[in-house]
Amino acid sequence: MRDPEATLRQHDLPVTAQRIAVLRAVSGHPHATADDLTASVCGDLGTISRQSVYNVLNVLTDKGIIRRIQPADSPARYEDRIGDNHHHLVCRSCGRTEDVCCAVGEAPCLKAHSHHGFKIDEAEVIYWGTCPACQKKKRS
Amino acid sequence: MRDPEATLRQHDLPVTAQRIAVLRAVSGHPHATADDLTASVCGDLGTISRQSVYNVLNVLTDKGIIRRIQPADSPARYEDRIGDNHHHLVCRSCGRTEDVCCAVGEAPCLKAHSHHGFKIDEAEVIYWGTCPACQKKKRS
DNA sequence: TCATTATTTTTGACAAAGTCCAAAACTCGG
DNA sequence: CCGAGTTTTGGACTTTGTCAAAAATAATGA
Repeated sequence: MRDPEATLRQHDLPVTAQRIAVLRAVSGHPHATADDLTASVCGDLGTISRQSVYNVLNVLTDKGIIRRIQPADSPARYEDRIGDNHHHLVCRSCGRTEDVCCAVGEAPCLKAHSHHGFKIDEAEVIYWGTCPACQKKKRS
Repeated sequence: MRDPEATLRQHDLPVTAQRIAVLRAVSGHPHATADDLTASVCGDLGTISRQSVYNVLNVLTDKGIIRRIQPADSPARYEDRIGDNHHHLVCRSCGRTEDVCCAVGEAPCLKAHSHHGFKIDEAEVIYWGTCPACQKKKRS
Protein backbone atom coordinates (compact mmCIF):
# COMPACT_ATOMS: atom_id res chain seq x y z
CA MET A 1 0.00 0.00 0.00
CA ARG A 2 1.86 3.05 -1.24
CA ASP A 3 -0.42 5.82 -0.03
CA PRO A 4 -3.29 4.95 2.29
CA GLU A 5 -4.76 8.44 2.10
CA ALA A 6 -4.91 8.41 -1.70
CA THR A 7 -6.42 4.94 -1.63
CA LEU A 8 -9.21 6.16 0.62
CA ARG A 9 -9.93 9.15 -1.61
CA GLN A 10 -10.00 6.96 -4.68
CA HIS A 11 -12.79 5.01 -3.11
CA ASP A 12 -14.74 8.08 -1.95
CA LEU A 13 -14.11 7.35 1.68
CA PRO A 14 -13.66 10.26 4.08
CA VAL A 15 -10.07 10.30 5.28
CA THR A 16 -9.69 9.76 9.00
CA ALA A 17 -6.71 9.05 11.18
CA GLN A 18 -8.20 5.70 12.17
CA ARG A 19 -8.64 4.57 8.59
CA ILE A 20 -5.15 5.54 7.60
CA ALA A 21 -3.68 3.79 10.61
CA VAL A 22 -5.67 0.59 10.12
CA LEU A 23 -4.83 0.48 6.44
CA ARG A 24 -1.18 0.93 7.22
CA ALA A 25 -1.33 -1.76 9.88
CA VAL A 26 -2.94 -4.26 7.52
CA SER A 27 -0.33 -3.43 4.93
CA GLY A 28 2.52 -3.90 7.35
CA HIS A 29 1.20 -7.06 9.00
CA PRO A 30 -0.28 -9.43 6.47
CA HIS A 31 -2.69 -12.01 7.93
CA ALA A 32 -3.06 -10.11 11.19
CA THR A 33 -6.25 -10.47 13.23
CA ALA A 34 -8.44 -7.56 14.33
CA ASP A 35 -6.78 -7.82 17.70
CA ASP A 36 -3.28 -7.72 16.28
CA LEU A 37 -4.26 -4.72 14.21
CA THR A 38 -5.77 -2.92 17.19
CA ALA A 39 -2.50 -3.33 19.05
CA SER A 40 -0.54 -2.11 16.07
CA VAL A 41 -2.77 0.93 15.58
CA CYS A 42 -2.58 1.79 19.27
CA GLY A 43 1.20 1.91 18.98
CA ASP A 44 0.66 4.43 16.22
CA LEU A 45 -2.30 6.60 17.22
CA GLY A 46 -2.12 5.94 20.94
CA THR A 47 -5.68 4.66 21.01
CA ILE A 48 -8.55 3.37 18.91
CA SER A 49 -11.86 1.81 19.84
CA ARG A 50 -12.50 -1.81 19.13
CA GLN A 51 -15.60 -0.88 17.20
CA SER A 52 -13.68 1.47 14.94
CA VAL A 53 -11.23 -1.23 14.01
CA TYR A 54 -14.16 -3.41 12.98
CA ASN A 55 -15.88 -0.53 11.19
CA VAL A 56 -12.81 0.28 9.19
CA LEU A 57 -11.98 -3.33 8.38
CA ASN A 58 -15.54 -3.91 7.24
CA VAL A 59 -15.72 -0.87 5.02
CA LEU A 60 -12.31 -1.59 3.50
CA THR A 61 -13.31 -5.18 2.87
CA ASP A 62 -16.60 -4.14 1.29
CA LYS A 63 -14.82 -1.75 -1.03
CA GLY A 64 -12.39 -4.47 -2.03
CA ILE A 65 -9.40 -2.57 -0.69
CA ILE A 66 -8.43 -5.39 1.61
CA ARG A 67 -9.37 -9.05 1.81
CA ARG A 68 -10.70 -10.97 4.78
CA ILE A 69 -9.79 -14.60 5.32
CA GLN A 70 -11.51 -16.73 7.91
CA PRO A 71 -9.86 -20.08 8.49
CA ALA A 72 -11.52 -22.50 10.89
CA ASP A 73 -10.65 -22.04 14.57
CA SER A 74 -9.16 -18.62 14.01
CA PRO A 75 -10.48 -15.09 14.18
CA ALA A 76 -10.65 -13.32 10.82
CA ARG A 77 -7.38 -12.22 9.27
CA TYR A 78 -6.82 -9.41 6.81
CA GLU A 79 -4.49 -8.75 3.96
CA ASP A 80 -3.49 -6.13 1.54
CA ARG A 81 -2.69 -8.32 -1.40
CA ILE A 82 -5.77 -8.62 -3.54
CA GLY A 83 -6.82 -9.42 -7.05
CA ASP A 84 -4.18 -12.05 -7.70
CA ASN A 85 -6.17 -15.12 -6.71
CA HIS A 86 -3.61 -16.48 -4.32
CA HIS A 87 -4.46 -18.97 -1.61
CA HIS A 88 -3.35 -19.77 1.91
CA LEU A 89 -1.37 -22.25 3.86
CA VAL A 90 -2.36 -22.42 7.53
CA CYS A 91 -0.64 -24.16 10.43
CA ARG A 92 -3.13 -26.26 12.37
CA SER A 93 -1.36 -25.77 15.66
CA CYS A 94 -0.24 -22.13 15.74
CA GLY A 95 -2.33 -20.52 13.01
CA ARG A 96 0.66 -19.19 11.11
CA THR A 97 -0.56 -18.23 7.65
CA GLU A 98 1.40 -17.99 4.43
CA ASP A 99 0.47 -17.03 0.90
CA VAL A 100 0.54 -19.66 -1.80
CA CYS A 101 0.24 -18.99 -5.48
CA CYS A 102 -2.64 -20.71 -7.16
CA ALA A 103 -1.29 -24.22 -7.59
CA VAL A 104 -3.09 -25.22 -10.72
CA GLY A 105 -3.25 -22.19 -12.95
CA GLU A 106 -6.83 -21.51 -13.88
CA ALA A 107 -8.59 -24.57 -12.50
CA PRO A 108 -10.31 -24.77 -10.17
CA CYS A 109 -9.53 -21.21 -9.21
CA LEU A 110 -11.63 -18.48 -10.77
CA LYS A 111 -13.33 -20.94 -13.04
CA ALA A 112 -17.07 -20.51 -12.83
CA HIS A 113 -18.38 -24.03 -12.73
CA SER A 114 -22.09 -24.51 -12.57
CA HIS A 115 -23.36 -26.87 -9.93
CA HIS A 116 -26.75 -27.23 -8.34
CA GLY A 117 -27.78 -24.03 -10.10
CA PHE A 118 -25.42 -21.94 -7.97
CA LYS A 119 -23.76 -18.92 -9.54
CA ILE A 120 -20.17 -19.36 -8.33
CA ASP A 121 -17.99 -16.31 -7.86
CA GLU A 122 -14.95 -17.58 -5.99
CA ALA A 123 -13.00 -20.73 -5.29
CA GLU A 124 -11.27 -20.51 -1.94
CA VAL A 125 -8.45 -22.92 -1.18
CA ILE A 126 -6.83 -23.46 2.20
CA TYR A 127 -3.93 -25.84 2.60
CA TRP A 128 -3.80 -27.21 6.14
CA GLY A 129 -0.61 -28.46 7.68
CA THR A 130 2.06 -27.96 10.29
CA CYS A 131 4.61 -25.18 10.14
CA PRO A 132 8.32 -25.88 10.66
CA ALA A 133 8.37 -24.50 14.20
CA CYS A 134 5.41 -26.63 15.27
CA GLN A 135 6.91 -29.73 13.64
CA LYS A 136 9.97 -29.28 15.82
CA LYS A 137 7.90 -28.67 18.93
CA LYS A 138 5.90 -31.86 18.35
CA ARG A 139 9.00 -34.00 17.92
CA SER A 140 10.56 -32.82 21.16
CA MET B 1 -24.77 -44.58 8.23
CA ARG B 2 -26.16 -48.06 8.29
CA ASP B 3 -25.85 -48.85 11.97
CA PRO B 4 -24.87 -46.09 14.38
CA GLU B 5 -24.51 -48.50 17.27
CA ALA B 6 -22.11 -50.77 15.40
CA THR B 7 -20.14 -47.77 14.27
CA LEU B 8 -19.67 -46.65 17.84
CA ARG B 9 -18.54 -50.09 18.96
CA GLN B 10 -16.10 -50.33 16.08
CA HIS B 11 -14.44 -47.24 17.42
CA ASP B 12 -14.43 -48.39 21.05
CA LEU B 13 -16.90 -45.75 22.08
CA PRO B 14 -19.43 -46.56 24.79
CA VAL B 15 -22.87 -46.68 23.22
CA THR B 16 -25.29 -44.10 24.58
CA ALA B 17 -28.68 -42.92 23.45
CA GLN B 18 -27.27 -39.44 22.85
CA ARG B 19 -24.51 -40.69 20.59
CA ILE B 20 -26.82 -42.84 18.54
CA ALA B 21 -29.29 -40.01 18.13
CA VAL B 22 -26.66 -37.43 17.16
CA LEU B 23 -25.07 -39.81 14.71
CA ARG B 24 -28.42 -40.52 13.14
CA ALA B 25 -29.20 -36.82 12.97
CA VAL B 26 -25.93 -36.02 11.22
CA SER B 27 -26.56 -38.84 8.82
CA GLY B 28 -30.07 -37.64 8.03
CA HIS B 29 -29.24 -33.95 7.77
CA PRO B 30 -25.98 -33.39 5.95
CA HIS B 31 -24.37 -29.99 6.58
CA ALA B 32 -26.52 -29.31 9.62
CA THR B 33 -25.23 -27.05 12.39
CA ALA B 34 -24.97 -28.04 16.05
CA ASP B 35 -28.20 -26.15 16.60
CA ASP B 36 -30.03 -27.92 13.82
CA LEU B 37 -28.81 -31.23 15.17
CA THR B 38 -29.92 -30.39 18.70
CA ALA B 39 -33.40 -29.70 17.41
CA SER B 40 -33.42 -32.90 15.43
CA VAL B 41 -32.23 -34.98 18.36
CA CYS B 42 -34.79 -33.40 20.66
CA GLY B 43 -37.52 -34.53 18.30
CA ASP B 44 -36.10 -38.01 18.74
CA LEU B 45 -35.02 -38.36 22.37
CA GLY B 46 -37.22 -35.61 23.76
CA THR B 47 -34.24 -33.77 25.19
CA ILE B 48 -30.47 -33.45 25.09
CA SER B 49 -28.12 -30.94 26.64
CA ARG B 50 -26.29 -28.50 24.44
CA GLN B 51 -23.00 -29.66 25.89
CA SER B 52 -23.71 -33.27 25.03
CA VAL B 53 -24.30 -32.37 21.43
CA TYR B 54 -20.92 -30.68 21.35
CA ASN B 55 -19.28 -33.55 23.24
CA VAL B 56 -20.62 -36.11 20.83
CA LEU B 57 -19.83 -34.08 17.73
CA ASN B 58 -16.28 -33.53 18.98
CA VAL B 59 -15.60 -37.13 19.78
CA LEU B 60 -17.09 -38.34 16.49
CA THR B 61 -15.04 -35.79 14.60
CA ASP B 62 -11.86 -36.77 16.45
CA LYS B 63 -12.43 -40.41 15.61
CA GLY B 64 -12.97 -39.53 11.98
CA ILE B 65 -16.53 -40.85 11.99
CA ILE B 66 -17.92 -37.53 10.86
CA ARG B 67 -16.38 -34.44 9.32
CA ARG B 68 -16.67 -30.85 10.48
CA ILE B 69 -16.74 -28.00 7.99
CA GLN B 70 -16.45 -24.39 9.06
CA PRO B 71 -17.20 -21.91 6.30
CA ALA B 72 -16.77 -18.22 7.04
CA ASP B 73 -19.73 -16.49 8.66
CA SER B 74 -21.39 -19.74 9.58
CA PRO B 75 -21.40 -21.98 12.62
CA ALA B 76 -19.70 -25.35 12.09
CA ARG B 77 -21.56 -27.90 10.00
CA TYR B 78 -21.22 -31.68 10.10
CA GLU B 79 -21.46 -34.49 7.62
CA ASP B 80 -21.45 -38.18 7.37
CA ARG B 81 -19.73 -38.54 4.06
CA ILE B 82 -16.03 -38.90 4.68
CA GLY B 83 -12.92 -40.22 3.04
CA ASP B 84 -13.86 -39.28 -0.51
CA ASN B 85 -12.18 -35.90 -0.63
CA HIS B 86 -15.20 -34.00 -1.81
CA HIS B 87 -15.54 -30.25 -1.44
CA HIS B 88 -18.30 -27.73 -0.80
CA LEU B 89 -20.34 -25.14 -2.52
CA VAL B 90 -21.74 -22.50 -0.15
CA CYS B 91 -24.36 -19.84 -0.74
CA ARG B 92 -23.11 -16.47 0.45
CA SER B 93 -26.55 -15.23 1.38
CA CYS B 94 -28.36 -18.17 2.97
CA GLY B 95 -25.54 -20.55 3.81
CA ARG B 96 -27.01 -23.44 1.85
CA THR B 97 -24.25 -26.01 1.39
CA GLU B 98 -23.86 -28.65 -1.30
CA ASP B 99 -21.29 -31.32 -1.95
CA VAL B 100 -19.06 -31.03 -4.98
CA CYS B 101 -16.79 -33.74 -6.26
CA CYS B 102 -13.16 -32.82 -6.39
CA ALA B 103 -13.06 -30.77 -9.56
CA VAL B 104 -9.59 -31.57 -10.71
CA GLY B 105 -8.88 -35.16 -9.87
CA GLU B 106 -5.75 -35.39 -7.80
CA ALA B 107 -4.49 -31.85 -7.95
CA PRO B 108 -4.50 -29.78 -5.85
CA CYS B 109 -6.54 -32.06 -3.64
CA LEU B 110 -4.71 -34.54 -1.45
CA LYS B 111 -1.44 -33.70 -3.09
CA ALA B 112 1.16 -32.89 -0.49
CA HIS B 113 2.99 -29.89 -1.85
CA SER B 114 5.84 -28.52 0.14
CA HIS B 115 5.78 -24.80 0.76
CA HIS B 116 7.48 -22.68 3.37
CA GLY B 117 8.59 -25.88 5.08
CA PHE B 118 5.01 -26.74 6.06
CA LYS B 119 3.96 -30.37 6.12
CA ILE B 120 0.62 -30.20 4.32
CA ASP B 121 -2.06 -32.76 5.15
CA GLU B 122 -5.19 -31.41 3.50
CA ALA B 123 -6.35 -29.09 0.76
CA GLU B 124 -9.74 -27.61 1.57
CA VAL B 125 -11.74 -26.05 -1.22
CA ILE B 126 -14.87 -23.95 -0.82
CA TYR B 127 -16.75 -22.60 -3.81
CA TRP B 128 -18.62 -19.43 -2.92
CA GLY B 129 -21.66 -18.31 -4.83
CA THR B 130 -25.39 -17.70 -4.78
CA CYS B 131 -27.93 -20.48 -4.70
CA PRO B 132 -30.90 -20.51 -7.10
CA ALA B 133 -33.39 -19.39 -4.46
CA CYS B 134 -31.26 -16.41 -3.44
CA GLN B 135 -30.64 -15.46 -7.07
CA LYS B 136 -34.40 -15.15 -7.51
CA LYS B 137 -34.83 -13.21 -4.30
CA LYS B 138 -32.17 -10.71 -5.34
CA ARG B 139 -33.75 -10.09 -8.73
CA SER B 140 -37.16 -9.37 -7.31
C1' DT C 1 -27.02 -60.69 37.96
C1' DC C 2 -24.78 -57.14 40.44
C1' DA C 3 -21.31 -54.09 42.20
C1' DT C 4 -17.35 -51.38 40.64
C1' DT C 5 -15.08 -48.07 37.97
C1' DA C 6 -14.44 -45.23 34.37
C1' DT C 7 -16.83 -42.63 31.06
C1' DT C 8 -20.84 -39.60 29.76
C1' DT C 9 -24.27 -36.37 30.51
C1' DT C 10 -26.02 -32.42 32.58
C1' DT C 11 -26.07 -27.77 34.42
C1' DG C 12 -24.42 -23.37 34.73
C1' DA C 13 -20.73 -20.23 34.37
C1' DC C 14 -17.54 -18.46 31.26
C1' DA C 15 -14.80 -16.88 26.89
C1' DA C 16 -13.88 -15.15 22.26
C1' DA C 17 -15.23 -12.63 18.32
C1' DG C 18 -18.08 -9.66 16.59
C1' DT C 19 -22.50 -6.62 16.14
C1' DC C 20 -26.10 -3.06 17.61
C1' DC C 21 -27.21 1.33 19.23
C1' DA C 22 -27.14 6.19 20.62
C1' DA C 23 -24.26 10.09 21.68
C1' DA C 24 -20.19 12.78 20.73
C1' DA C 25 -16.66 14.07 17.41
C1' DC C 26 -15.09 14.69 13.07
C1' DT C 27 -14.71 15.40 7.72
C1' DC C 28 -15.91 17.71 3.74
C1' DG C 29 -18.39 20.90 0.65
C1' DG C 30 -20.11 25.42 0.28
C1' DC D 1 -16.04 28.85 9.12
C1' DC D 2 -20.79 26.40 9.24
C1' DG D 3 -23.77 22.84 8.73
C1' DA D 4 -25.01 18.25 7.21
C1' DG D 5 -23.85 13.84 7.11
C1' DT D 6 -20.32 10.30 8.46
C1' DT D 7 -17.28 8.25 11.79
C1' DT D 8 -15.86 7.18 16.14
C1' DT D 9 -16.70 5.85 20.68
C1' DG D 10 -18.43 3.20 24.74
C1' DG D 11 -21.28 -0.08 26.46
C1' DA D 12 -24.56 -3.60 26.19
C1' DC D 13 -25.62 -7.59 23.76
C1' DT D 14 -25.45 -12.01 20.67
C1' DT D 15 -23.63 -16.16 18.95
C1' DT D 16 -20.89 -20.14 19.10
C1' DG D 17 -18.47 -22.85 21.77
C1' DT D 18 -15.62 -24.47 26.03
C1' DC D 19 -14.65 -25.41 31.15
C1' DA D 20 -15.65 -27.63 35.45
C1' DA D 21 -18.05 -30.27 38.93
C1' DA D 22 -21.77 -33.18 40.17
C1' DA D 23 -25.10 -36.73 38.83
C1' DA D 24 -26.14 -40.51 35.79
C1' DT D 25 -24.94 -44.27 32.90
C1' DA D 26 -22.32 -48.08 30.33
C1' DA D 27 -19.05 -51.79 30.35
C1' DT D 28 -16.40 -55.16 32.97
C1' DG D 29 -15.53 -59.03 35.97
C1' DA D 30 -17.01 -61.95 39.74
